[in-house]
Amino acid sequence: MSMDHRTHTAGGDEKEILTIHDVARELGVSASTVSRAISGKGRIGEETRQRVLQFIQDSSFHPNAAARSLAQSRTFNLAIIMPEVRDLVDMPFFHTCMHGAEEVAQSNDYDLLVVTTDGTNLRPLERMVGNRKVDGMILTRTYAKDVFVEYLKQSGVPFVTVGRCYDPKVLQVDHDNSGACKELVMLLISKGMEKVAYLGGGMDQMVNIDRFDGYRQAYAAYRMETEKKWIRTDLTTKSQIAKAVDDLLKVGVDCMLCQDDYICDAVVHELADKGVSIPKDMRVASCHYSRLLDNFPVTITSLKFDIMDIGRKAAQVLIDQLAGKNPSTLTMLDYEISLKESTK
Amino acid sequence: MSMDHRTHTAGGDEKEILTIHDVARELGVSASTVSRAISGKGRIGEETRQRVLQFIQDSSFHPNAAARSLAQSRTFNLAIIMPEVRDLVDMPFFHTCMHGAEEVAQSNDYDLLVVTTDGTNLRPLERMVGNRKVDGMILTRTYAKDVFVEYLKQSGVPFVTVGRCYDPKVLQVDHDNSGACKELVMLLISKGMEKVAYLGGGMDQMVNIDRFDGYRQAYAAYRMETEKKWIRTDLTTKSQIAKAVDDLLKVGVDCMLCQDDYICDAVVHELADKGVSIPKDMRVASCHYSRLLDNFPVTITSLKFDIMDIGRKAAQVLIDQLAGKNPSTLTMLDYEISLKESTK
DNA sequence: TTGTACGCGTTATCAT
DNA sequence: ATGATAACGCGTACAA
Repeated sequence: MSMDHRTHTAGGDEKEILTIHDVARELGVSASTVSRAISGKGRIGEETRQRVLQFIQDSSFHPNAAARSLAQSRTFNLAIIMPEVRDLVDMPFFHTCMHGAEEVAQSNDYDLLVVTTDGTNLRPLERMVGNRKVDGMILTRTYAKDVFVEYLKQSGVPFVTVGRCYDPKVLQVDHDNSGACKELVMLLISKGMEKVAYLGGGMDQMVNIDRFDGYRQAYAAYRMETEKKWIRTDLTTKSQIAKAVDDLLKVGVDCMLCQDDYICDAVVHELADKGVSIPKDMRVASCHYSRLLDNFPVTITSLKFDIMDIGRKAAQVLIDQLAGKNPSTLTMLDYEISLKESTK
Repeated sequence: MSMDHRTHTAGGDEKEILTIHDVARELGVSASTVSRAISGKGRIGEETRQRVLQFIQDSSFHPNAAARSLAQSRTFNLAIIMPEVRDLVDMPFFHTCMHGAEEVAQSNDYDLLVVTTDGTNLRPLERMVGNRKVDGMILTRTYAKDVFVEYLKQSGVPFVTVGRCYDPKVLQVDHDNSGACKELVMLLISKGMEKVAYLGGGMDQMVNIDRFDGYRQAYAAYRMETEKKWIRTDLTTKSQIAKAVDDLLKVGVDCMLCQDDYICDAVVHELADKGVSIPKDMRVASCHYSRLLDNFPVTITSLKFDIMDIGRKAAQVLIDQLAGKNPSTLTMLDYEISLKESTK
């Protein structure tokens, strides 16, 4: 063997770094043969193919990702775009989603890059796209008016959104938030809770728009009317939620439907503070289950979505797209209604 | 302009992709001049330098990461190795850490790859290292006997551990877990809680070893003895913890010190189930704060660590290392003792 | 100060 | 079926 092999930086007994040329020379074949054996592309004799593969197995050869990337104009990297961590509360969703995506990425020989952004700053994305560091992107949250979607569309990078998106051409993976909420509310109504209050916030996000839509659809299905005073879609802070709960108690409703686990958490705490017993004095349900809801003395009725799975599906759809298959543009995932004490 | 520019895959009005040659031709200079202007390396006239930079600003030119990577043998990628998500409970630590790392990475023009592994499988790492997809790695959890550390050492890839490590040559960033626990326990003892029970598990992890060590040191500092029956370091499941709590109630201790928020959560619930009032009938403290602890009727005394910061520091140390600066091999971060009702 | 020419390690195209 | 050779786009000695 030649002695001019580069070794890795730090001290240690690391193995030398081989190239396909090294392998080729060692085997008395040409570099292109080695390349073919590895990629499986192009004609190659079964015998030599096995010989090369065997040698590679035993040796410390790994193809150089950068070189491969340069030659093929592919990076084998995907990026996942995460919202900035305002509060730890809604981290679970995005992180679970991320792990799902990573799992599928790995098993398809892709690596996953994380990018965090607030809702407005495009810089990090522009850099990635510009430098061509990734083959495709996963957007984990969508807005009614979404600058990221707009940017990604015009940039030409393949991408998929977790969450619905108005443009039917965009690859989308989502739970049936609207359908799930509709079914939940219809169930509540059918159990005698005719006045279901809706506590929400952030109606700029698609997921919230869908959930609220489901709520209204449920009433429409029963040919019943919702009342304005039951509906609060402007809640962001804990104190706002607390105040809304107080207001609704005076208004007199049968059940408080919370847009997500965060709101539900605040609602349950406020009710406890007021000495209002669940479900005796007030019913409660959440449009999104998380572990937060397990910490109450009373179990909470909620919608359950398989979050890991949505991450997996998103990555899979994207990878299919990159592979030239034409995945269906909208992948709708199932939900589960978990009926508990809080709506007894 | 020539017409043979490649454009991105999908349909859209994306800008054409330029190379330094395009830029060079456009400006009537050579490619190397452009390269120099960008990198800042090598002599170049201030005037032409500005001219090139200006043009690049206005144009849609971005250097091709793969080509740069191939030429320089650098990827400008870091990887962060996350434990597999067994349960959502200890996700917050690693994810917050990840965001901290990502923040620093971004601001240094690095991108961050995520890799999830169970404690044993080296494959994903081997692929990354082999393919040279990253310049360095962040290991977010350390074990007393750590196969990952061993592998990374012998592989020669620069890396930093979040959590302590026995090898003094390894770059490490950690909170002073031992010191923090020691101070906390000394405080508890000084407040009259002479019999502090220790509830822990997973003594294979460094962080837990350190915490337990702090506990013992506190007693040593007071020249007092701990009793075997106060100490439970074999707890993993909820039911084991519940049983340990029951046992300890019979033994009669003054305070239950929980190794982490997960254990603390289980302990508080078990005490509530048993009708044991905190702090009247039993005191409780946790060696690690998380939002979990906010969900109890009683506020919990705990140690607080700035987790985002440990992620930032880890990335910074690694980047410094890659830049050839010699960062101190052990970076110790501060802690905070949060005294609450549970140890009144 | 600037340009030329070659190398980085792989894939793809053409011969053989 | 296999081998030589030219890209891929950037960095960098070396020459001018």
